[in-house]
Amino acid sequence: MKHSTIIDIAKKLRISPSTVSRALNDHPDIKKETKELVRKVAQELHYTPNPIAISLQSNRTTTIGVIVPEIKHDFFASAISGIEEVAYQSGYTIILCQSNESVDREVVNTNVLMQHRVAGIIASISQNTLKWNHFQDVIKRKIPLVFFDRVIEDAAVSSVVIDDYRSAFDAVSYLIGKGYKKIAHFSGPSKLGICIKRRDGYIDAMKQHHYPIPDNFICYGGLHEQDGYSAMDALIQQKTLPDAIFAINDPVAIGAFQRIREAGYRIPKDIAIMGFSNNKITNLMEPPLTTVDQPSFEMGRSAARILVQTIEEGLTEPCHLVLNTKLIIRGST
Amino acid sequence: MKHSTIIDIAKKLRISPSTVSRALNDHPDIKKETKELVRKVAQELHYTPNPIAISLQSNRTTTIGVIVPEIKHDFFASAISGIEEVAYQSGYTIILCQSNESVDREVVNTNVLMQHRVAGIIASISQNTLKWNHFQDVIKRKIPLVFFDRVIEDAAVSSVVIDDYRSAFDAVSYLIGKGYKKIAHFSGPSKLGICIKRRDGYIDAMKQHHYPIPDNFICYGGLHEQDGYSAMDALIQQKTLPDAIFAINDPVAIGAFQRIREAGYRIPKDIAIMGFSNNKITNLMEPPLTTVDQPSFEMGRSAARILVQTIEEGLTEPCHLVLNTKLIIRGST
DNA sequence: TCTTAATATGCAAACGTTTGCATATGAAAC
DNA sequence: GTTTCATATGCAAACGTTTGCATATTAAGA
Repeated sequence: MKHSTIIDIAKKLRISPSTVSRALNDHPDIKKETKELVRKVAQELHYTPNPIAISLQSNRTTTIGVIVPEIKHDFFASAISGIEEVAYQSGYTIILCQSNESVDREVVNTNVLMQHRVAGIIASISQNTLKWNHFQDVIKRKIPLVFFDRVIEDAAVSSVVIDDYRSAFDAVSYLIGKGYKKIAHFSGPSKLGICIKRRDGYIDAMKQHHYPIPDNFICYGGLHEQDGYSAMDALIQQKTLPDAIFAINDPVAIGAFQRIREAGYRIPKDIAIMGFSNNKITNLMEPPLTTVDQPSFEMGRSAARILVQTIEEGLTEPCHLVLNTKLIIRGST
Repeated sequence: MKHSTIIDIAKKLRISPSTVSRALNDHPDIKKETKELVRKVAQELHYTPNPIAISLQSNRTTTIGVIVPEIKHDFFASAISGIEEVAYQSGYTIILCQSNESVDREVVNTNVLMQHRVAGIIASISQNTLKWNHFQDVIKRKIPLVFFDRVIEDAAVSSVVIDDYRSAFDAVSYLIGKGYKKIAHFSGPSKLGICIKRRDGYIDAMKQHHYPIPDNFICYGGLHEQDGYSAMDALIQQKTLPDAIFAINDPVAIGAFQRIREAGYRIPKDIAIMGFSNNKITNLMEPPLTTVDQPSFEMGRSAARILVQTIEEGLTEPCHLVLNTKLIIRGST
């Protein structure tokens, strides 16, 4: 069962491949009857165009490259799902890569995608991405690029993000409004843009109310459960207990949550805790976790939409989209 | 910044493209010095081979197609991650599709993947896949295929699964050993293989102990939280309370869990509950959910390994891999 | 010195499309 | 009966590789 080609159709009809090609593409030069004939035979032979040949000839593909730090992460899984959704509807196909939070791998990924002549790339950078020559190569090659969530600020590239600063500011303000005063912040990698912004939001909210922030109340670390766990552990060791914790994301909040539990403190009575992202899981904890809802699926869809538009209509100006977050108040605060 | 080609190198060195091609592929006919020269210039020009041209010429790609029902689902996200891992290491690229549990979309997906001349396909079927002509097309085309988790039993195709029957049997036996007698089972779609097997494991474990299974103790439904919720709701309405529930998977267990809570029953005292898959979330519930650990990441890796092997070494016999599950006993039972 | 063989390279076709240009056909205009 | 134009089709090159075969060069054998 070989794939049949335009040439097979041509032979069968004793016409030339170019006529077949034009007929299938509904070229005005071709007579109606010929078109119908060609279409009929194409059906009979189960002809489907070979996208590879088309790509070679046209030097473009209908493939979108996607790079995320970690596929398993709830947020990214959901965003990818959104990307796939739009890609599917628009006739694109997605090639998925994960950087595993490694810049080196991210570099390989961008190269692979460029080699594959993807029509565009959607990316969320690794937490270790400080240099970004690899993305500059992408830009130089004029391959449409859209960042989402974790973006490179200095690059003139379309992006889909949330307002990390404001979301954090609002979240912390809510805590303050609830009466908490000694609020600690478990941040992530100190160089990662979203972490910097959320931290600044936290700081400014505290400052606005003239609440002091002791040195050890801002803890930098990773983005996983274990990081929250050990940050909390350190605070407990130091015996400087906050009355609330604002964590960079849900996993970190969950790690802290567990350590708090282990130490026998009550949530939220002794220590309140707040996450970020609204991972599915947070609603099922006991008490359920207060968090900030981040529209992951929608971010994926928007990023894909912007990319497709850039590819097809050649948008020249980068487009920046900021989606709304929503404070989800639950039992943990 | 155009990509440079083999011809650019040829021109620069005033030799023929074929020589360049052979030099880069380390063909024995080519003199050592020539090879070195070619490699040097290739470096200078940042040459990378165009995979599209290679594909067209060789009629094969280094792309693996992946079809899953839902990317967001914890289990699949993790499996995809495993697939990506192996693919990356083996120099393959993955095209990701989701069927959204729709057969029609699954058909489109397989067609798209075949058109793209993928080197092989890894799939987990949708819950509505009863006919499978689309996969037969794949087989006819001699495109290597590996199913994982949700497989088509009758197809002579490699697969990576767990022993659903035994896992369920053991799980229910454990419940029985704990003293539970009126155990209900929340199953999934009644035609889905994994559901049938888990159900049969449940039935046989009950039978072994001569425990009756009232009609309404096996509830068929979907695979999501809401399905568990409504199944539990129905039982509560009927006032025929089981003393334990064995759910087809974690989300269903979680749904039931919530309904139980809402009804004011205590877990596990009034009703015990057990899930399946060991989603990350289950460990954080209160009480944490007893479940069956399913090695999702490893299943992805194994599936990818088998596929790559089939592609590269042309395995002819389908290979069936059954990975071990592990009962994770926690507070909910 | 001439043949033979080994070594290194080039030529050209092939993969499946698209597309600019040439051309064949027929009809309308003069 | 030419010329002119529109219509419909075909030819061939191009996209970037790979590869069978031909060929040029050199070395070895007689």
